Parts: sequence; C-alpha cells; structure tokens
Amino acid sequence: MKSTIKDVAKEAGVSIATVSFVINNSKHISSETKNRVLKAIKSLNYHPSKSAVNLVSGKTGNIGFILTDDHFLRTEPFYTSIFLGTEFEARNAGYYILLTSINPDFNKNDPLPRFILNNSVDGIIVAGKIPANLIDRISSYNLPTVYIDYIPTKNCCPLVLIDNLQGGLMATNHLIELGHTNIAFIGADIEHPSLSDRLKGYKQALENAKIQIKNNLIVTNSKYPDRVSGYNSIKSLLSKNKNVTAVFACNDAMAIGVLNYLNDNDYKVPKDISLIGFDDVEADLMLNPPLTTIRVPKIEMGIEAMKLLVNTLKNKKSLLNKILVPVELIERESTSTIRKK
Amino acid sequence: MKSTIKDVAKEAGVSIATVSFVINNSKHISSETKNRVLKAIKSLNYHPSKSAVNLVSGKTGNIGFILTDDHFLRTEPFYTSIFLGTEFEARNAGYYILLTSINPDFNKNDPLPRFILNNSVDGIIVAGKIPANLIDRISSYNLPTVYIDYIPTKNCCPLVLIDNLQGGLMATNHLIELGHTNIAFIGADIEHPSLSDRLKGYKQALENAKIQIKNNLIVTNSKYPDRVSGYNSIKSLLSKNKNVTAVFACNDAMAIGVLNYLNDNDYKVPKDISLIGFDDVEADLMLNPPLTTIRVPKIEMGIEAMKLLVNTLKNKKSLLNKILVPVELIERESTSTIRKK
DNA sequence: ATAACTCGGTTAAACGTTTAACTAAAATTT
DNA sequence: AAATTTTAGTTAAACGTTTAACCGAGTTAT
Repeated sequence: MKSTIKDVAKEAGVSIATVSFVINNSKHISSETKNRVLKAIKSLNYHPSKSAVNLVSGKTGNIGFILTDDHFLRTEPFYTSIFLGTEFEARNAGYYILLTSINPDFNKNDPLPRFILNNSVDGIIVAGKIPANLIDRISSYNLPTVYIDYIPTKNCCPLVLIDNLQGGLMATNHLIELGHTNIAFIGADIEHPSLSDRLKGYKQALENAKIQIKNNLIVTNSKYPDRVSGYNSIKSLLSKNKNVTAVFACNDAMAIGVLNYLNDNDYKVPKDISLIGFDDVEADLMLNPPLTTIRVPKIEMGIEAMKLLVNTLKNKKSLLNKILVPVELIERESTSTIRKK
Repeated sequence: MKSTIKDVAKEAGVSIATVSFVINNSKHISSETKNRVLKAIKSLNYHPSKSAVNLVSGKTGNIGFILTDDHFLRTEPFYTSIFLGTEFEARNAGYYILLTSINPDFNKNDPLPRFILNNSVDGIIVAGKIPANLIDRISSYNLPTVYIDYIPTKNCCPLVLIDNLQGGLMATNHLIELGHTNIAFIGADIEHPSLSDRLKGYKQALENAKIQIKNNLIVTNSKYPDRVSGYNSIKSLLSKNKNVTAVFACNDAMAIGVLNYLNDNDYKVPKDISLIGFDDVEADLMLNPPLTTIRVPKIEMGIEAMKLLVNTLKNKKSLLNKILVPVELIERESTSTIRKK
C-alpha cells in the first residue's frame, strides 16, 4: 500500500504540515523533529504524490518536447541525440519529458500537441524548424519555450543555436587550404536560418580568399536537406559543371547522397572530388570513404536547452538568452589536396 | 486564464457534477443539458486538469519506457523505432510516455528509474534485454509490465516478441536456395533469447536441407551484436575458413561490420560472399551493396506492446499474453546465387 | 389514489498535497 | 517584570476533479 503524508505524520507524531515543511525545507523545523520525520519517511518508503503536488502548485513537472515527424524519423540521429541531451538534464532537474512529433505541414486547424491543450507541461522545447502557424499557436499559450537549432520569425524566446556561420567558414576554408577553388555548395530549404548561415559562411570564406563566388556552383533548390536531394543536386550540378573539385554539403544527409552519386558514377572521393559535410552523424564513420565533416555537439545542445528552460521556469522572468554552441572540423578521408591536372 | 470545471458549470447553468458526467459519459444526462455543457466547454476552451483527475482516480496517466543506454544510443534506430510505435499508440489511448535509459550493468544498489520510485507511472514497457536484478526490483512494484523483444527469466508478463526462429529459417533458407552450403553464422551474446533463436533457425534450416552443421562456421563469442564485433568475427572466421560463400549475420549492425571487413579486404559482395542481416534498419539501404535482410516491424511492435499494456490497465486482470510478430525477407543486392568455381 | 420506479439532476466528501494564518512557549528587549 | 520578538509547530482552506448519496418530479403499476 502506498503511504501518504498522513501516514508519515502519524508515524512521526507530528502534523502533516510539519512533514511538508521537512520535505520542502520550507520552514525551520528543529533537527530533532526533522530527524523523526525523515526516519518515518524512510521506514514507510514514502514518496509524495505527484498529482497532489501538481494540483496544489499549479505546475506539472513536465516539459514538452516538439519536433516534426520527418525530423524524428530521419535516418541520421541528429534530433534524437538532442532529445537524449534534454532527457539527461531533465533527470538532474527532476522534470519528465513528454515527447511528441508533429506534421511538418501543420494545418491551421490541426490540434496542438495534447500536452499543451491539457496543460500537462510547464514549458516547451522545440527542436528544429517547425511551421510558423504552429509557433503562433503555441506562443499564444505563454509557456516558457526554448528553441533549438531554429530561430522563430517573431524572436521571443531563449535559443540554443549552432554556430553555423563559423562552421560554414571552417568547412570552406578547409577545402581552400587543400588548394580547391572550384568549390560547390549543395544546400536546400534556403529559408532555414541554419542552412542559409552555412551558405553565408561558404560565401564569406570564398570572399576572404579572393575566390569569385559563382552562382552556378550553388544548388539550393531542394525542399528538404536529405539524401535523395543531395543525390539529385550533385547530379544536376555535375551535368553542367565538369570542373568541380570539391563539394561542401550543407549537412551530412545531403553529403551521403552526394557520395552515393559520386560512387555510383565512378568519381573517386577524394581523388577526383573532395567532399565535406556538416553535423557529424554516426553514419559518417561507416561511409566509404569516411566523411570529413563539421561536428555539432548534439547532446550538449540538448543539455544546454534544458538548463536554459529550467532556469526560466525557476526565475519566472524569461531572460532573453541565446547560446551559440561551437562546432569543430573533423578531418576524415573524404577530403584531400587537389589533384594536379 | 485556464478555465476549470466550475467555470463550465456556471456558464452552462448546471452543477459541476453534471459537467463531469457529460465529460465522462458516466451518467445519463438529457441531450439538451448535454449540449449546453458541451457548448460551454468549447466556448471556454476547457480541458480537465490532469493533476486533479489523477489525484482522485489514483492513476497517473503515464507509462514508463525502459531500455538500456547502449540500446538507446546505438546507431541503428531499432529500439528508437519501437519507442516511436509506443508513442503513437499512447497518443490514441491518452497516455503519456516517460522514457528513461538505464545502465546495462545495473548495480544491486543503483536507484530504480525515478518514475517508478515516485509512483509516476501506471505501467511499464521494457524494450530489449535488461539486467536480471533490475527485473526483480521492478517486478516487486507490481506494476503491469510488457516486455518487448526479451523474455525475462521469471516469465510473468505479456510479451511482444519477434518471430526469430522463423526469421532465422527464412534467412538461411534464402541462402540455401541460392545454392550455398558453406554458410557462416555471425552472432553474439548467445544468452539473449532473440539471438539464440535466430541461431536455432539457422541450424534447423541446415538440418532440413541435410546440410551438415559445422561449429567452425558459427561465431558467437562477442558480447554485443554491434558493428565492431561483426568486423572482428568475420575476420577471425575467414582467417580459418577460406571456403565460406555466404554469411548470415544475427543482426544488421553485425552485418554492416561484416560488410565493411569484406569491402576492405577485396571480397566482392555478393559475387564472392553473399550476406544477409536481420532487423532491416534504415542504414541497410545506403550500404554498398544494399543489404538483404529480414525485416522486423519495429513500429508495429511498439504499437502492439502499448495496446497490450493499456488493455491490461483497463481490465486490471493481467492476461498472460504473448504476441509473436511476423518477419519478412527483404531481398536486396547483398545476396546472389553461388558463383561457379 | 397511492406506492414504487425512473429520470435528470444536485450536494458534498474525498483524493494528497501546500501554505497562509494562527498559537503557545521560549527567548530577548526594555 | 512586563512587553516584544522569535521559534517550532498546528489548523484549516485551497487546488480541480470524481462519485456515492440524495432528491424532487414524472411515470407506471397496483
């Protein structure tokens, strides 16, 4: 039988209020009494009822985690790793996470995640790009929210972002340092801040190196940055440009698609074409050749986001915060110095 | 401002009890009154407080999901997909899932998942193998539990299992039908019921085909069925057996390791050696060549497990149930007829 | 005509906490 | 020594539901 605060009070010979004060350290109680209560709690294996605490406090102890179906289902465990990070930190902070995925084509009349409708969360973490109309609807609930890897149009909330610009610079500089000048950029969904920042970094690196930016080396017309788009983008690019010696793909998924096309069509990587990706997902290591990429600290991003949210929840005042997590060049075998013609 | 049942009652001009009856369909209310209440609920955008409902009902509305760290972190999204299935069904049934990962070397004195200690769940889903002492500790809490892809030693609970024996038969038969007779089995962790059943299927298929079972073609001494183990296992096998023409790996992770070794060492797949895996994880499609494998319906397993648990929760009586989910041969390009010597 | 049901509701207790308001005793100040 | 403050605790209301017990008005059976 589950024991309640009443049982503890009776066992310790005090009122239930005293037990509550001891549990929450919310009022000074003599150490003698405190010990009696603590002993009773232990002997009865008492744990406060969450429901009761939640009811009276008006809190839920839950954090909602939202991401789109396609992000959750994608092969590369990118957002999954971020989720894991939030879960680790939630454990420290005593929160539970309620995870839900939503349709990327969220309709005006689609129902919101049920944990929002049912007031089952104290705050929300949004990972990756989600539809603008969903953001509007969510923000009307005035729940503290942290965005990971996306900047909502109406800038309102704490953000945890990748240093995409820096990453774009690093990737492109790496190729430039290897002697490449005909460097293609394979991107997608140019409205996504993360992806367009990577492109910005690419352009900036070229400018810095006094290499002319050629628009016909930049492909960004795919809707989603996935493997298939990568495959098709490099295909159409190479059909028009034979002299490309290096490719910077805006993420590893597209890079894998690019690599597949190159492997299928007798381009040797990196001998004929160097290839660099972005994200550093697990699959990169198993590719042939292993992919050079820009590492994004995914688990750490989740941890930081949860810390930020818990902080906001505790202080009540939403400190407009923005964390830019650093990235790192991971040199593997898909890039090399330009071959002499 | 959040509206409560009181607001609805006032708006509809009835007592709060009537509102409750309408919400839960628990007593006959005239359709006229019912409509008034429904209208009030809608106009106030009322949603019952979970905490209050939970408090009075003694339930939590939550399901705990347990799996080991290494299962959650592994590259192949196997258990992740199972989780997704449970989440889908939880949405239908109105439950929230609290996910936690635990250390595979769970110590006698390690704390149980906090959702168990804090009475935050009504039931538990365990995915994959977990330590025996953890099972003991969990079962002492008498929470309805469903096991997915693992048979606990003390058989107590509903189970959702893969038809591993049948899968082992199918995989091996496929290779036999292609003309192979020197078929290796690459496995691991032979105490894991799923893996040992796959081996059983392998042996049975050979027997049925009157092919002699050779123990030196069976490698099962790795602790975990992962890529590295696959790589090392095939390496040591081929160093002693040059005449192997086909390999059945106990799962896709090991198969990928095997494939990497074969690719690295100038064995052509499937020309020199045919290779079949088990699980059908996303990565298989991107391999070179794409992996023939036995598909396991992962999402569906999650759905079935959640249905089973919800059923147990509703009926209270734990119907000792066991669901064996069927598997399917997915022929891709890593297997072919034996080459003529 | 009256007793016995049925129908459509209402009242109030209960769930397990937190916390504001109170109190009695002890300690401190004047 | 009286007045005041501090300490260590208690009492009771409140949170938002569910549901057993109750009730008055029709309806039906006798």
